[in-house]
Amino acid sequence: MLDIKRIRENGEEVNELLKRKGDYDISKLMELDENRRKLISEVEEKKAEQNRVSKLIPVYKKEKKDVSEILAEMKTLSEEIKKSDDVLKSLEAEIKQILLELPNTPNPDVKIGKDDSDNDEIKKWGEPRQFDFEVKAHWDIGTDLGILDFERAAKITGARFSMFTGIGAKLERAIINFMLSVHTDEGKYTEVSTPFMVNRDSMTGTGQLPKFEDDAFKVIEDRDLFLIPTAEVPVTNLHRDEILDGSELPIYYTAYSPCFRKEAGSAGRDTRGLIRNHQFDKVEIVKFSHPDTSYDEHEKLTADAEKILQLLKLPYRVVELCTGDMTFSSAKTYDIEVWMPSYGRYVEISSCSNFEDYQARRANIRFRDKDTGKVNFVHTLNGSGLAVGRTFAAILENYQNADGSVNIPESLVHFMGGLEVIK
RNA sequence: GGAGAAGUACCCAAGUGGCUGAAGGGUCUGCACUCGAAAUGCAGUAGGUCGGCUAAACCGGCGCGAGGGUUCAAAUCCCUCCUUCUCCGCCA
Repeated sequence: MLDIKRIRENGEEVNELLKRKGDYDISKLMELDENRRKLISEVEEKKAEQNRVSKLIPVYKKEKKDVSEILAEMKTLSEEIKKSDDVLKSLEAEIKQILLELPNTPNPDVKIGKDDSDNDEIKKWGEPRQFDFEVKAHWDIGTDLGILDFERAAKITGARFSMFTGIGAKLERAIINFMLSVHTDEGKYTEVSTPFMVNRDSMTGTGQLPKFEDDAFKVIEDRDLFLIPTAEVPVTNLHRDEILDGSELPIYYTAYSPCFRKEAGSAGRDTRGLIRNHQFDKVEIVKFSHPDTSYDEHEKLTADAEKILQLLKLPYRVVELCTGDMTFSSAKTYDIEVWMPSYGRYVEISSCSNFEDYQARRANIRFRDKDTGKVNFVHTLNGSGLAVGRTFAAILENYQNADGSVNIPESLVHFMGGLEVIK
């Protein structure tokens, strides 16, 4: 959520920044805000009067004075207050609604662009391997090895679901354990295991609601709960409505979770394999940072995600997203893309964002500054560290052999109980 | 699922309609006493948020789990919801 004061004072600037993300307009908002403040002054004056007189009434009563006239006046005043309060409330609801549907402003330094074709590659790591045989796609490799079973997943549930069997299931678990253990090494990130269903407030806190309700699986029946689209939601909301001790910042969390997404609007894209499913596993890394250091933290967080790929020796590149390709809540985003031989290109495997105070305002996550004693919003950041299904796919494809077998990356062998090849 | 009980500030806790921004403890901080500490005494320890163009000061509104309602006036009465606890049932 954007700061209404910032909009009030720097409307032009905010408007211009929002235009970089899409077609947004704040003129209506500014008008409503103006009306709101006018009304507040009026109502509060009346309330002050009411409070003043209310203190006198018991005194007069004790003095046996006749208060019936005052009571009648107060009744009128009370009715006026109630009426104005109702108007104020609906005005504030309207303002809130608009604010919730406005995206974050991009960091002014982020490149202005329309879509992913305008993104800049800022880093490349590793060399895509040259194959002297025809590469297979991961869904063929996995199916042939008997470690992936898409047909049965479709039978059990439906399209865009996957199933890992035997060594495949073990490899998935090994990937998760490997990632968590790297992130929690030396207590760097604190591991949390959260609920996988969250309430409406949590989904609103991180920015999925109200605008993107169609993308989320809702748990129907009598409960207003949603299956999490990412662990970002429960983990960021961990500190919702809290005032953190400034000396504890930055706070680092990592969490494994399954993720559930409707993938509305992506019909026909990535229909095969592990790339785009309704349910996938992910290890997420989340930070709560002091505003002054959030951009340093962003670089470090991205590096932490990259480290996983480096340890797995998977070639990747880092892309800085342009304003038009960034998500709703983000101020700046790096995507990490892993080399996927069957695609012949890099495929997103992690998205690392600095949300500045946008989510913190929505979720009301604050800290007390140890120097000034003042309360202020934290900055929140998160990134995939990494998407497990896509990592699984990347391993199969990059580590495949001519005979259809797959080598286990060195750093995973330990987590596979010493297994070096899947065949 | 059934039956009860409770939610007041950092913690414990008093408070059934009006000078209650909320008794009393504890905690912590400062000061005094002390060579120092303990003990003791004194003082402070709601914060947050919204508005008054901005900031400090100041003024005002809101605030006793959340949201409604009754009333001139609500922590206090009524309703709905949430959470926690106890007992029963069920269950990994």
